[in-house]
Amino acid sequence: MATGNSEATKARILEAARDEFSAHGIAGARVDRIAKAAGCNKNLLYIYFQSKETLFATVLEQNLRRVYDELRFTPDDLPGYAARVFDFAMANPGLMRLMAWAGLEQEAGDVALRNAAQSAKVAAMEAAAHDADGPGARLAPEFLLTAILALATAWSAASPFGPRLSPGLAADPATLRAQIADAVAAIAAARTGP
Amino acid sequence: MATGNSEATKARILEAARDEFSAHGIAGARVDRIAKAAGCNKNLLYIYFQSKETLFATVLEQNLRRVYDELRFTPDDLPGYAARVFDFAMANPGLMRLMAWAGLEQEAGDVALRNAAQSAKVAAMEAAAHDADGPGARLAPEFLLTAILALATAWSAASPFGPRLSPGLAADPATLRAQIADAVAAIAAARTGP
DNA sequence: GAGTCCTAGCTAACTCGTTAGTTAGTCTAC
DNA sequence: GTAGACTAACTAACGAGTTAGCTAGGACTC
Repeated sequence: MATGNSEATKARILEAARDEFSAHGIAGARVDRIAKAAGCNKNLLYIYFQSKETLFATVLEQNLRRVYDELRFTPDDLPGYAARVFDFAMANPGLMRLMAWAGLEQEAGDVALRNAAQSAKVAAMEAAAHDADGPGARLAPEFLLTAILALATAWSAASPFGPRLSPGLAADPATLRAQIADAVAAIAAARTGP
Repeated sequence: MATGNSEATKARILEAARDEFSAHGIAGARVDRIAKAAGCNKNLLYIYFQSKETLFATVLEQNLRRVYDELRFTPDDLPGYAARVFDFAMANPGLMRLMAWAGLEQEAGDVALRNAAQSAKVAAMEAAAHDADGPGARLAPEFLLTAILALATAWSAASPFGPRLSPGLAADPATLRAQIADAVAAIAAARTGP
């Protein structure tokens, strides 16, 4: 056999690292705690991953990939997309925190991957919205996309607004999702200009 | 004279601490760096503020107070309010990061202050929106308020979306502010239900 | 089929720079 | 000569990263 059970150990480390980084960020995370939670020796972290930093980068990339895999973008159903993003964000609070930490603690990160995904979505939205334009243009796709993401994640664990300010709303995800979808529909139909 | 120039030193420490915490968070901040930036001895930090944690809490409270002081809430002009929040967020990237760090690193923080502000705004919105309701109710004020904040700050330095994904938009604040105002107007006018 | 070597997977214990927090004392003005 | 503002130097612990070595089992030799 090629690998023995080292792959299982790696997986356990990545899982423990995800939890630790999600809870404490890069600077606050403790390598010893990760090793203990993974039930293995600290040195293995340095054998399998080179440093705390690269371990974080690995965890982040692995989890970002999950986002892109699980969230299909539907340019012709933006409210539905927002609802799915909302569900995903509520179902994965740890992942949302991880992304927030990365945004604060890392300079740039893997801009390439994210920019490609962004451009693809913008292009798809432009293609889907070539129907008639009345007086005043629609809001720009690039703007609309960010607005959708901001709205859909405003009640996630990583947001300073939603869950902290109105815990009552966050406790009722179904109506919250409906309200987000309604709001996105309103923005998508909105026209700018006089 | 009562105080000598210790007040000036305290102010320099708070300023240096704001910058350090804003850049690195609580766990990543270094007390020695703060002292050096403030041009004073490290021990003074512990004399004037008790610990790193309470220094952070002091910095946060002082700056949150600025937010509440400088941002007048206008329930009858929500797009205008959103535009002002946007301007404030763009003008104070360090403060936005500070709030983001606080949300991630602290358990609860000063819930009382924020909850009071939130309730006051919700009540003001309800009072301002007692005109006729057509078929389908308006979106709940509590929801609308969080949505506005999420939209208005989506391009701030602390957001994982706006500035990182579409730096082009962030470079043109005037149209961005207009788009945010339009979007908020659309949501505020939106009705929910069938 | 016993002895020896080798490798993958793993661990205990260590190093050493860093860091929050402290102590003891200096200096200046009144 | 005392009190307020401040400093240099210290301490104790922590924490990332390292070293040296253990153990099980396969394989190869005779």
